[in-house]
Amino acid sequence: MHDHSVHVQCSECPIRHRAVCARCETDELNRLEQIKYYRSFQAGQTIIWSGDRMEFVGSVVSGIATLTQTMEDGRRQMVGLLLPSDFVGRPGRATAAFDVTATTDLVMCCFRKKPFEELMATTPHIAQRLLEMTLDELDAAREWMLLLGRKTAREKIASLISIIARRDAALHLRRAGGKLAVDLPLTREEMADYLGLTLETVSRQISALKKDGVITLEGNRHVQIPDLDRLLEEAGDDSDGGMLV
Amino acid sequence: MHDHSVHVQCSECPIRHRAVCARCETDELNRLEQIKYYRSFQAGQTIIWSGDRMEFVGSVVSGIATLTQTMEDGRRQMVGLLLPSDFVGRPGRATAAFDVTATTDLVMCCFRKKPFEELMATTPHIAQRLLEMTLDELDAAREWMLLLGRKTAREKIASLISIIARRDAALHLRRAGGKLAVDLPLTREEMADYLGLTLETVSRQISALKKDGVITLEGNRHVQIPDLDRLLEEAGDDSDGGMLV
DNA sequence: CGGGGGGTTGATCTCCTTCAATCAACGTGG
DNA sequence: CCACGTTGATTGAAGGAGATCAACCCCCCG
Repeated sequence: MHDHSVHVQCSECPIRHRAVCARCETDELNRLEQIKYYRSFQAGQTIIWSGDRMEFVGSVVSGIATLTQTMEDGRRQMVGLLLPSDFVGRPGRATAAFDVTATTDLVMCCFRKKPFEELMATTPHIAQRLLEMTLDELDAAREWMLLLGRKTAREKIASLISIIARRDAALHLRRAGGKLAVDLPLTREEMADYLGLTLETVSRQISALKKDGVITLEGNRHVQIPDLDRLLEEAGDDSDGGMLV
Repeated sequence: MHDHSVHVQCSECPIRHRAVCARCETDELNRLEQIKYYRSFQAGQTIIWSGDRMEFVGSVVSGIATLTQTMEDGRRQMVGLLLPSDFVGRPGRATAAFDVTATTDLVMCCFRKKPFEELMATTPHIAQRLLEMTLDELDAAREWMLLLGRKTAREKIASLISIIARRDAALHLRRAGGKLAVDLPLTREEMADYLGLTLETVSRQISALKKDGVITLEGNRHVQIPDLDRLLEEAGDDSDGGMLV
């Protein structure tokens, strides 16, 4: 099941300049290289169960994973969306606090937890980068709290689309003939879990945004955005597109 | 307005073992001592406005502050509750992302941002502790996302009370004659902003919990908890009280 | 005494959920 | 090649949890 055969050189790694290793010098990278290994996961496969002992930490190399929390009665809330270069796991904690699931086929660059922690203690560049990434995630989580607590269903959908647009614009500048477009990496149900809605409401609001010309659909997953400012307006965000544009 | 006259020795500081300086050795503490200064804020006073240049970072020494986000039309969401020992500000960012407001009279132990960042680069114990605290906050933010996205109004209130109980049990073990009790550090409106509700709903649900014997009130702010397990059940948390008890 | 901030309670409304039917795309086996 | 089941998505009808609008209370303070 695990695919340990492929072993890409760190210097060739597509997430080299964004992941937890981004700040590392060549010698630091060499030490990381020695303790790293790749693991592949199939779409739908659970990577880590909440409460389990964490054997490893690592970076998403390709594919998309989600971080979710579930109540006993089955109510679910997604609390993070992990794109390539995002870090999985928590140094210093023995057990996972959330479920981590691959929503697409996924490759992770893993480090066994113990050696990684030791390396972190002697390699400030790793700890520095991890701190920076964690602070970014904390800011993102807090923006999401505004969405969950105060936004309407329509605003939530518009926000989700614009955030996905922003995030994968940061990864690979992509436009379809001058027109901005994104592929939703989530099913309607997963979107609902992310947005604190039901899947029916998600479906209805997407239809409504389409009817109102804010977005156009091509299939269920591919969204075109004729007017980004309009979308951001619908999202209710005071801040303009920021790093996008 | 600022009260620079008091200058407590770090070694005497009440938050010495929980704040960002917790891991520091004596010599590291001395260097922090040199760049620190105290500032007092009155209840209701804004400490930092979202978007402002951050001149300083620091720790809450006493009192309570909130982190809030506001949309143009006035909808507000609290995204953090800062108790003594919590860290304010973000090294590496020039401007604040959220409003920080004192809800009670408050004292902060401040460090000018630049010197602190320099100190951080040479003092791994500070960066380590900050990383640890940030990871804790991220976990807390993600638990709050479950609350905001999926919990009912009643569950939200019960969760808030049990979280406050847990947090100030961690600070100072306090029980009123064997019976667990907490003082709510927030007005009904502030609770509403924290929970993603209206103040009317907060008031109604508190009354309901009181009527059902889950809590008893003494005045508006003082809550007694006759049966903690019952409260946690109402909160819908699968995890038991954890560090409390 | 008047006024204001904080809190409670009531009546009504509405946005979203819930329950349910329908549909399209896809794969599988007869 | 077509019936069948499955999975993801859309749409409709009904109901409910919480929002909104509004009245009123309590207590402190000038």
